[in-house]
Amino acid sequence: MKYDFSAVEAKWKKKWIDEELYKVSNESDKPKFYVLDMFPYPSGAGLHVGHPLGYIASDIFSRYKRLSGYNVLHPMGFDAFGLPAEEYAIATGVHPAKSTAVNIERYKEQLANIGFSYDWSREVRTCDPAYYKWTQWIFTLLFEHYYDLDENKAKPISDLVAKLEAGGTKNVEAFTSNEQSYSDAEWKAMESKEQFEVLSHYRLAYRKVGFVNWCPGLGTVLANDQIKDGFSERGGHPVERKAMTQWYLRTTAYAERLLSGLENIDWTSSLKTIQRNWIGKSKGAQMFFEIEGSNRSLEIFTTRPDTIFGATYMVLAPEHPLVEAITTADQKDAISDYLKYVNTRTERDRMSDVKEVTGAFTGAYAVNPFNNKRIPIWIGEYVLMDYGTGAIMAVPSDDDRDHAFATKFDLEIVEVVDKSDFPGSTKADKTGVMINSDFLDGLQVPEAIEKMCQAIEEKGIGAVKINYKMRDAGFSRQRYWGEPFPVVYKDGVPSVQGLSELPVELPHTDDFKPTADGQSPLSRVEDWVQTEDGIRETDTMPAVAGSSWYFLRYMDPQNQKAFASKSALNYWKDVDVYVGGSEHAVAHLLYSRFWHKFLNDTGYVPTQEPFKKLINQGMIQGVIEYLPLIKEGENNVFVSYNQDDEEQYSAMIPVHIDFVSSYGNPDSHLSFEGLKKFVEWRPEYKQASFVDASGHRDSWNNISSAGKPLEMRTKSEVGKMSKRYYNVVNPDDVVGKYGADTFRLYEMFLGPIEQSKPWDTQGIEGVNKFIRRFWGLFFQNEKFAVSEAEATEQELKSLHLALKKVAEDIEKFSFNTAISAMMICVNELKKMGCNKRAILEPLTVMVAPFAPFMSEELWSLLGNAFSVHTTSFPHFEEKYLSQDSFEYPICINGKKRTTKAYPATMPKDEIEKDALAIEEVQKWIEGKNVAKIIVVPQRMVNIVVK
RNA sequence: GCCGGUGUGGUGGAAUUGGUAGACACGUUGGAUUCAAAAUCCAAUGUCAGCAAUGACGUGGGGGUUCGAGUCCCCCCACCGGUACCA
Repeated sequence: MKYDFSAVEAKWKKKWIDEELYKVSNESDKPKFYVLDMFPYPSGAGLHVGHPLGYIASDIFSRYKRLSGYNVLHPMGFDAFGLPAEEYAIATGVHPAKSTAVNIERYKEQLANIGFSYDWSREVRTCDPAYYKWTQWIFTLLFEHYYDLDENKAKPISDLVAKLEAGGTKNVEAFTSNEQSYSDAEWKAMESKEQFEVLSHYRLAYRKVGFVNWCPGLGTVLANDQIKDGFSERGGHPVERKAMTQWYLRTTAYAERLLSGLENIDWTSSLKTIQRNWIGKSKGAQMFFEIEGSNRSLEIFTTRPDTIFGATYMVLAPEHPLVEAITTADQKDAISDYLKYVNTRTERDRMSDVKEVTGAFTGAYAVNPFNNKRIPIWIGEYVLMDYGTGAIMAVPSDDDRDHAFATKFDLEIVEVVDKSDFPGSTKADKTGVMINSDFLDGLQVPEAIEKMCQAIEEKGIGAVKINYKMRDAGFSRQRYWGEPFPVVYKDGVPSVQGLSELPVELPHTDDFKPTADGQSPLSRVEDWVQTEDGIRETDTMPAVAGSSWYFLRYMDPQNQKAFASKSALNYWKDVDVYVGGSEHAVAHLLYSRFWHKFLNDTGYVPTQEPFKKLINQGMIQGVIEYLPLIKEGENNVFVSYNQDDEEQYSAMIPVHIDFVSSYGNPDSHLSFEGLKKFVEWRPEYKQASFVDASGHRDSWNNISSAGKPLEMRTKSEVGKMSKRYYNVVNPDDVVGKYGADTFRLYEMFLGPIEQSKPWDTQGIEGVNKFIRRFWGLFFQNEKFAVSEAEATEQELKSLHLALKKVAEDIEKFSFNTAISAMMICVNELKKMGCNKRAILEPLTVMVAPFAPFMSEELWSLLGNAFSVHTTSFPHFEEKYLSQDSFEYPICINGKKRTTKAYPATMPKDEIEKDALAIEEVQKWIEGKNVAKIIVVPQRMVNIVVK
């Protein structure tokens, strides 16, 4: 009997829902296990075949864990706030709430078709007021806390106020951007507004003016990772720098803990490296240089204090506050010209030509504290205001950028490190021997750094300091479709709203266009903005807000009194396995860790890290097919693709992959039929001419009326699967053609889960055949026929070999090899003609995580109670695997020449003796000395001859 | 530039972590079944030489360690990803 997948899938899909098969309880005697997928943004394009890759892997894993006796939490939800829905709204007038809801329904339908075991009763949507109530609440919590350096954790701001009242800033060891100190009396004498300003320097959520990535095209501020080469990732609009007052989260307070926490979690080393680089810890010296003829001093940060005797000039960032004060009269014009130039430069310009060296001399001099030499002070774009102190001592002999600058402006270069003992080392390497450096001469660089740091501290001109690249996270967006801030301003002073006033619901409006001055569209909703207590904040939170804690809400999604109950949090604790793409390596994964550590500090979550183990699935890419176009004045001429002619093409027009024959292959082309579809799809090309592969040229009118067979070659490229390339493959289509189980198996069989690869269906027949063969084991002459006879040793060995391998491989997330083991087993059983229950029943459970529909059907045909997914994964037993003999490869000098079977228990020396006697071996060792014989039990025999 | 990763048949990919390279699939070729096709089944399939037995070569390239290297070490090349004036 043929496996009728559509009937079987429809039947069980319904039954699973009716019986709430995948519903998970927070109360269980079983140990907990939490398997999480990165929740998707529900885009209008729907799911393509790339999205489910990770979901299938985590689903197999969850099902396996369930069968292995765990209470498994495996939820799904939607990251539903964000820019695309808002842009869509601006373009079409459809409200984001509406389009988002429609998209989510579509996603859920597509997901259901693939047979995932999500507990949908726990679904979360970040745009749901019942959800973002708690996003807002956590924000208020951040606002009400500061970071205490004595206890190394977040503490209530009221504690800080008490300390200030008791002893002023002397009393306070806190992470802060506050540079002033106050006595308790001074503190008490301040106006409340002034006090508020002071506290802002401590709060973990605070407002400050900052340069932000402003995108006029989208009317919003963008995060660094939403920008590519100076243009917005969405829409490709230019991005510039703009000063705005915004909300920030003081993530820098947690820099060290975010760094050290990486050591205790099971993530890939590449991902940890990305986060480490992002945090960017560097150790160095912070030191002060006196400025000649001024009572102000210049503060710099350097990781190479040892090279101070080679510091022949200083550079300030153009925005540095000292620039105006120290510029001399003669240099005023030069400096103001340069500043004008800098102001015309957008972020994009700065990024695109980093090779170009620019700068100007202030006319001022600093003094080297160790030899009292005068050091000219310059300003230059290459020094950034927001890293370190915005000022450097430049050592052209030992830094490439300084060297380029010195060369261009003809500044002095003094060699201070002799690298002759370290050939091939670069300027950046901390190697060499100090020269021309007074008391450091003759020291190796690392020793010199050490000694100089001491000297700096002894002299009282600076201190050893740790610097981080990481900045506080900008937390405001000037757009509509996001969480409103629970903030009201009175006389310009913000205060947060209490839990009883939450959620602050996003008001309805149909006018979500950006405003000209950059304010959020919410500012137009006047009766919402005005409240009895003051004016509301009209910015909204960024998408990372809702995604920073969603995994906690799954634990207790309906709770109205807390984001999750204590008992739920203590039971589920953290995510055991998190599966998702590496595109979230920084933003989402870093902010989640930050929120989690904060919630741990404040006693709301029991763990330090949210995600114990992380699996990065690769991307399934698309194949993009292009047809070359040559413009002849107004006329369009399409030509058959030829790599050698590439330079002559005016444009490459993406062609819908459905029209292309053998797409993704070197011989991809449009046949006459394909070309017909192409022209019907893009009627503007009806007037075009076509030159086919043989060089024959004709107009479309002639070609179509003659119905001539022709071949237009297309260019295949691997790239994103995207609407814009007309190469999106919908999982529904694949599921419709082959069934969900085949689709699941196929995506897993494609290769290692973490690898990226283009989608192609070449191999899908193979796994489909496996499904049909598996099914076929249970049938004879079109009838379900399973024997109750006892299994043979051979059959048991085959089964248990597979059980062992499949269990091991699932634990390793190596699903392609698990499937191969299942295939081998089924092929063997088929050969043996095995249809015994004793074998097929455990086999059915084994494939259940991979092929949930077919296994459920077979399970019920076997006469078992619902459901196969609630039974136990069969244990393999070693006793069935034992071998009484092993086929040894016999090698001469490491090359296999023959093989021979020996009993597994045969001692080494007997094998040696016997192996030498083999005729085939004799042939090779004849006339030579046998120097050595190596026998590795159950592995191989190697005979060394000379 | 720096950091991370990858490189194995015509293709996707295996390889017990130093021990029979190419499992499992796809594709291709030949055969069986069929009126025919689909489906199914059987066989062959790394390259070169040879009718064959067989032999040589073979995991991006070059060197090394080892009885033995896809796996470890050194140098180089190519591709992919991240990041970038970070002092």
